[in-house]
Amino acid sequence: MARRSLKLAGREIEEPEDGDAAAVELISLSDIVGYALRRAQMAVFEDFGRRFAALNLSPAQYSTLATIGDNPGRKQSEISAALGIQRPNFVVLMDELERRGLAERTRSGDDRRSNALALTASGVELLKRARALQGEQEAAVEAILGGEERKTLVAALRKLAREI
Amino acid sequence: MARRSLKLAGREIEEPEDGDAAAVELISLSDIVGYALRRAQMAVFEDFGRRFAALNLSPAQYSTLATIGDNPGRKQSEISAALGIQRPNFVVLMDELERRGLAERTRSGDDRRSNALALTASGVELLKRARALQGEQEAAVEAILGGEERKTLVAALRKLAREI
DNA sequence: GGGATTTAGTTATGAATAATAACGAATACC
DNA sequence: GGTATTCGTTATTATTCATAACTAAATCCC
Repeated sequence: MARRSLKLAGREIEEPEDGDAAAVELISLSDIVGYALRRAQMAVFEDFGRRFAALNLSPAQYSTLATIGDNPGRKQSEISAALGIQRPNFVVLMDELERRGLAERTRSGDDRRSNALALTASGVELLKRARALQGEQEAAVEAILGGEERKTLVAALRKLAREI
Repeated sequence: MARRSLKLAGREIEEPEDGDAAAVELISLSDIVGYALRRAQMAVFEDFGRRFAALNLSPAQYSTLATIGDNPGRKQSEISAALGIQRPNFVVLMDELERRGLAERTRSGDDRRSNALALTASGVELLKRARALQGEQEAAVEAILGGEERKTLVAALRKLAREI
């Protein structure tokens, strides 16, 4: 049977048949780095959400705990800047970590404007468990891409973030 | 001079010296795909924002115009599903594109619940200019990574988004 | 044929994330 | 010593994303 034609926006176009129904094509987007980045990030963060549901940690909270763990005693503004989080938003993030007893702010001795950040004992312990979960996600990625290409991917992403 | 020690969260740690000030280390995050993805996506979207400022198009608006252009006459829900955008959110996105005269909804003949989407003439024209800008961003990425690795990156991202 | 179910688009609303302005306290500058 | 700057904070707004519920139309199915 003939395709039905449809007048849209002043132009005649072919109306898609039923057989096409499942196949909306993203041809213009399929080769675009920005779009592929967004879809991949959404998928990986959803996976993160499932894995970390038991620990009740968001990606931002995990990255904060890990960075404080790597750099104990650093100023709040140094940690937030390293993570690319705006200072006002980092305040509420720290409020929550402190409320949960995972991290602490201490008024710094040599500059009493600033807070030195550190993990509490239970923060250290939670971070350990979180690192294990994170390792599982990394292993899952490696199972999909292979170890070599996973490394290549991370390197490319870092270069892109740095240089664009 | 000796390092000053600082008592934080019940443990003695070395207080970072001034020389360390610029060097908060993200060692725990530096090899994590999810974190690298996020930073790269932020950077690429910021670059997108600068390039598309004159056209006043967000990434979501651009991807919508491009997908309607590739699939004229398709149902609103088909386009939104293909883009991974929730239906309620897609409604306001389309409201704005329609308000600006770039796209149109037409009540479909064979199913009068659904909207068939199409670009207007000025939508087609704007999309053409947008594609040119997008091409420039892609060229910028290629200048950083090289053509081969850009292709590899997109392929890895798509695979990851699909399989994780 | 007609009532129950499902689907498409919409509205309203809420949660989460991110960006900006402005303030007090402490420090640095000169 | 007075001005300017920095750190953390509050308040506020914008943006993005997710959920529930409604209407109109189509489908199911007996």
